[in-house]
Amino acid sequence: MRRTGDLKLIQELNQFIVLDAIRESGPISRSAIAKKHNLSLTTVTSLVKNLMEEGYVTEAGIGESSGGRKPRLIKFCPDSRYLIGVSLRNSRITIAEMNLNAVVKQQKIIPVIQQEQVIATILEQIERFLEEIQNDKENCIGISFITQGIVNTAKGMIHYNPKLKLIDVPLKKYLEERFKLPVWLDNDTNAHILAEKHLGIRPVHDHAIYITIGDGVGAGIVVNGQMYRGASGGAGEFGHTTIDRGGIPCDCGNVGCLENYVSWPALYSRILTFIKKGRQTLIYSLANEDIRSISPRILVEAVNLKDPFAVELMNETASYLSAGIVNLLHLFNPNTLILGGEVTNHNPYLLEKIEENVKRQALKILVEDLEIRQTTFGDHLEMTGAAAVLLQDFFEFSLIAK
Amino acid sequence: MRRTGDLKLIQELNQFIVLDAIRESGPISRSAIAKKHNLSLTTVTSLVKNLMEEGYVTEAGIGESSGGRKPRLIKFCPDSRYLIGVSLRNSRITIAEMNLNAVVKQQKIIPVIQQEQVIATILEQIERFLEEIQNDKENCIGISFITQGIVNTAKGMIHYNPKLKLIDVPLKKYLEERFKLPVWLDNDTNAHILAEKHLGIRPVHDHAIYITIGDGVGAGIVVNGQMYRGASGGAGEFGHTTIDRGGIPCDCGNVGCLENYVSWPALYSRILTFIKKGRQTLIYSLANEDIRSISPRILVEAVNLKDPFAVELMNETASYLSAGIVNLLHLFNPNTLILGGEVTNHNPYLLEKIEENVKRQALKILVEDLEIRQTTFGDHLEMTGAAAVLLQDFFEFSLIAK
DNA sequence: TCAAGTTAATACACTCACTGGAGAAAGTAA
DNA sequence: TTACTTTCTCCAGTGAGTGTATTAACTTGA
Repeated sequence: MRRTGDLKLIQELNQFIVLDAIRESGPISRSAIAKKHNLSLTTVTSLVKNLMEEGYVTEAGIGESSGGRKPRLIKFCPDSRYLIGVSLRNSRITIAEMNLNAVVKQQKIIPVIQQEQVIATILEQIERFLEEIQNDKENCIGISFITQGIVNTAKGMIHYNPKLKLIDVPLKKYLEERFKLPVWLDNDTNAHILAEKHLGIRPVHDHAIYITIGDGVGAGIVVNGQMYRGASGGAGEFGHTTIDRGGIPCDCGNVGCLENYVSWPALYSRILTFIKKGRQTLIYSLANEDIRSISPRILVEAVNLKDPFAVELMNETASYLSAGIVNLLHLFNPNTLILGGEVTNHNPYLLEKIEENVKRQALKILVEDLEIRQTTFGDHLEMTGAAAVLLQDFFEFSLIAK
Repeated sequence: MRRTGDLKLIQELNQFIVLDAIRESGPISRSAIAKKHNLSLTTVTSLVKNLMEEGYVTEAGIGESSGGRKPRLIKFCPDSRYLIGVSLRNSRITIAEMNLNAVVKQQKIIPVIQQEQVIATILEQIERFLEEIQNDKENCIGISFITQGIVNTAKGMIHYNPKLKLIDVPLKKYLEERFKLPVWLDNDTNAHILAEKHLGIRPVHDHAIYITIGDGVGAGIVVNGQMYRGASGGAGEFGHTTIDRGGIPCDCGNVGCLENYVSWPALYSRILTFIKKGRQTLIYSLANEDIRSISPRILVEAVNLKDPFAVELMNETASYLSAGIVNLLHLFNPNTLILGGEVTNHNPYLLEKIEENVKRQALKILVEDLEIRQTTFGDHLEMTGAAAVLLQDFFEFSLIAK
């Protein structure tokens, strides 16, 4: 349902604009905000007063004079509230307390032992975590839950998660009822691109695609500046796009799916075949001749050491992946393409090859202004993603009534 | 630049809501609008008065009583203003005067003879058309221009049109300067999906894709309820997505592009090869044994008459096209897929085959609620599209300052 | 050193769009 | 005919933003 216009709406809209200005450009003076956004100084003063009373912003000393009275600067207070991020990935639950800048304050990682009771375990662990952090629940703006698989954000349901055998679980409802807090629920790839967009070091444009290559292959999509999830939360199933009509049949029912060529399990199986033939590769020695120890990290290390087999594997991977990426570009015409996941991290050779292929194969106008790069996040990627999902919604004005 | 909140903004927003209610649900009473949208009756009365003064709505008699005073109904006046639609397609310019419901009042089709002077011809022909229709320019809300190729809507430029050799033409500027009217510029496929969304007989959901198969293969995309054009207007280049890594090289630099398998030129060339081998097909006889007369319409006719070769050709086309469509579904997860263009029109067999293939190959959750259908528009599709581009923007409230 | 000019922030009267209540107008139902 | 509904308008009241006057604080240059 759409909101109608009234005085509350004006104030709310302007308050969002002022808070945004302080978050993005703070410390900043009242008069600078007024000039930048065409608001009267009076209005800005009054809104800043409100924001101060709620604790979101505070005075931050005196600025430099530009020929008159020195400005009193206002800054954002990221620690005035906190939020809880939860990530469910494979068989591991991560719970963290973060501030309004997505900085992790406390974190806890719990392995899931009994798969049948995942949901019960999650609820119990969050409960315990909330008790442990001993922070006033009044100051908690909500819980953000991210997980693999297909998630229906609108309905607040985990639609389909094959690994944990979750089908149509109304998790948002469960969490809201138990903890009496607002809850956000989203897919992890989506969360990652939101993190890049809102919290990344380098700015992300209005049309960005984030590709992860790990156990599976997925894509997070930002279009028109918004997250795009599709009709039932299944958008970005990049791993199941066909690049070869005559290719390998896939479990999903389709043929020649990208995932069967470039995901880690696919690469691993090819490495094994090679080793079993008795042929030489650094990958084997880096893993101490134990095939179970071969990991994406070792593969990447071998590539960086220019092991011929590893390099050849990357060439092929780049070739397959580029075909998929070119399709993406032709359909979405993004201006930023971000590569993440274990296979691509710290792997400049792969990135370079992909860029080379893509720029040759795609329509020129679509790659002219395209930037291809790796993710800027390190360790806390998961939690940063969870925070981004919540924060981008929390700090954005919307005409849709909630 | 984002708009700030003030009293004008509330009124404008509410006025849009009221006008929308009258357009969508009219004739309707003031009190029904108030109840439906949670506005006070006083506000509705006042806004309706404004709208009446501007001529957009008018009283439309007395409605049925529901136990009290009979309501005075308000209806939308589509003829209170007019707009000019222009379509540039292959070597033909179509210009039309339409009302606010996209009903064509007057139309003119002009062949373009000298390709070098396309732009000059367009400007001249619009000038002449405006004189001929003898309608007060005051009542013209703008000109909507649609064309093939890649169009940058934000910059108002035809970015790339290979057939007419247009590169980076600032057409919007040209038109605005010459006619002193607001101008909209968009790609024709985009226009078609907007027509389906806003003016179609059956409703289109918030995530829809429109595929046209004709001389080329293109896709118009609506996501989150908005038109999606991409970073530089090149989104939806569906024809240049790879479905076969080992396939036919394409002019675009890529390999195995869909367009080389299912576009009309591709089909035509296969029909010619077949006929030249001296083999029998209804297509040849329906074209009076003149290969130059073979058209998409004749092919479709042969399919409907169950000509074995034509049917086999459709089976193959469906197979290629389905692979491309499955990719689209996996990336966009739409809830409506609309097929248009000369090859698919009046061709239920092709539609059925595609639906069959797609439902088998795509992830189940992505096709569960998917509706695949043909376009609902007939003759005036081009002009309706042009009108849709303008009208959807004209009647939509936006927080972005213009 | 001090007056003139600038910039920053606040105080207050004013404007304007929405709201709610009073009341008129025009029906229905018993 | 009376009681009750529903539709619509009029009018005073509310509140958020605006412009102007005012105060505060600083820079510049004579």
